[in-house]
Amino acid sequence: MKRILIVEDEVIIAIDLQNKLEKLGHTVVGIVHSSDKVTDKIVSHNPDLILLDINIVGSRNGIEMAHIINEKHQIPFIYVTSYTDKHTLEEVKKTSPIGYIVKPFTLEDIRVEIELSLYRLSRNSNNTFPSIERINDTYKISGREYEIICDIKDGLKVDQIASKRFISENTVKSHIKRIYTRCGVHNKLELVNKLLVL
Amino acid sequence: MKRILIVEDEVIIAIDLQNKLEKLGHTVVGIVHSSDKVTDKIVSHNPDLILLDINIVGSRNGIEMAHIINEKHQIPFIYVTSYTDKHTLEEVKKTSPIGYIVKPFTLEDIRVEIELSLYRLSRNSNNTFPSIERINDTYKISGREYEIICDIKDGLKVDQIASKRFISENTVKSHIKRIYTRCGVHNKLELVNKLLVL
DNA sequence: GACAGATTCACATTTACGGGTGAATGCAGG
DNA sequence: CCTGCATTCACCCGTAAATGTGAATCTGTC
Repeated sequence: MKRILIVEDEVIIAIDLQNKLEKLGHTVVGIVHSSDKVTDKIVSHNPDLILLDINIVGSRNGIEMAHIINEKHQIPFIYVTSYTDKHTLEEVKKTSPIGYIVKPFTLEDIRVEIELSLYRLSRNSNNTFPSIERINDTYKISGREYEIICDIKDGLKVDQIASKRFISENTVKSHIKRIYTRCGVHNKLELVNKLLVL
Repeated sequence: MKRILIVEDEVIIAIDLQNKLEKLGHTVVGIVHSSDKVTDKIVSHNPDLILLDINIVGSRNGIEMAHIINEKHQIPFIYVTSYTDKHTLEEVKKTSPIGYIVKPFTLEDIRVEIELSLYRLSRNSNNTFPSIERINDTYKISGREYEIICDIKDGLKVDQIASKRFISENTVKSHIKRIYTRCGVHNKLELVNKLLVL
């Protein structure tokens, strides 16, 4: 599960959050009550995720903290906050939070928002070519075929794949043919394109 | 604002949703009570967004409907549903919803989830391949050349690009050769790979 | 042990691509 | 007006890729 830092100045809510997170199997690595101590805690405890209230005491509000987190630490965060006016919501968008939980929240709210937000993050982080499992949700691909697919994605030519994998060029061609048939494509680029959006 | 289709079989919740959505300035283009009528409504009313309950009556549940929406219509959807067990949540992930609202929900829950989800969508969908401006930070690329690059990225072959752009295949080849020289690559896959990380 | 699927390899044909060379047109800016 | 650049087109060549057909191992499962 995840190591989570809570940034929340209302003690009751912070404790409630902590209880719920621990019930879900996460570890709360710290609770910060003021924006001034967020950076220290991030550096010393290196959390995987930050739950961030917008209206916190200290020299900066949550949105300003969010900008700092993005610039200096690149740790994903989810806002946990109450009513947000139109203007604030626009500011919120600019900070690219991975999620947003509206107070009051239930255990279920927390659970779903954290799971889905982190999942979205893992999918959207660029350059991630789908795993063999994800490809297998759509197409039936064997382990060896997946290796060949990765080589193709990396721009290797047939002869290069053959010598890298210590097999004949003809074998590589056979694999590629089967892969094309299964995925319904006719060349390398089509293949990579089709798999990239999985 | 948005044209929204509600897929929900509990009438009270559907009406409540409709009220809240309209209060937020959206248009509810239809309420569907059974999964069997979803496709029809999508085709006839062409919504911008679908709010989808997982436990709907009809021959398919919400998750199966989600897969169909992804395959046939590509309309973004947000689940609006109650407690979800671990297994269902995994299935939910595979359908790539843009958002998820846990019942019971408030006006604020709806407002924030719709706004942020649609914002995330607009961020993540378009910005995968670099713009011409971005490429020009590194390589010198003309407008026509960028068009060709996009066609190549989409997996089009030389003859397909030629007929799409109403120019000779030889001309396309000329463009491609110049592009390769400028970007220092030797085939389409290398090109796309090199530009993708810009 | 039969069977399905994965992996391996060969050979042949056709198509597409990458690279080289050359050239005409048209447009904008000094 | 001249120059640079973008855009257009042609032809040729060699290689790589895509497609077709066929087949031999080796695995794990029923």
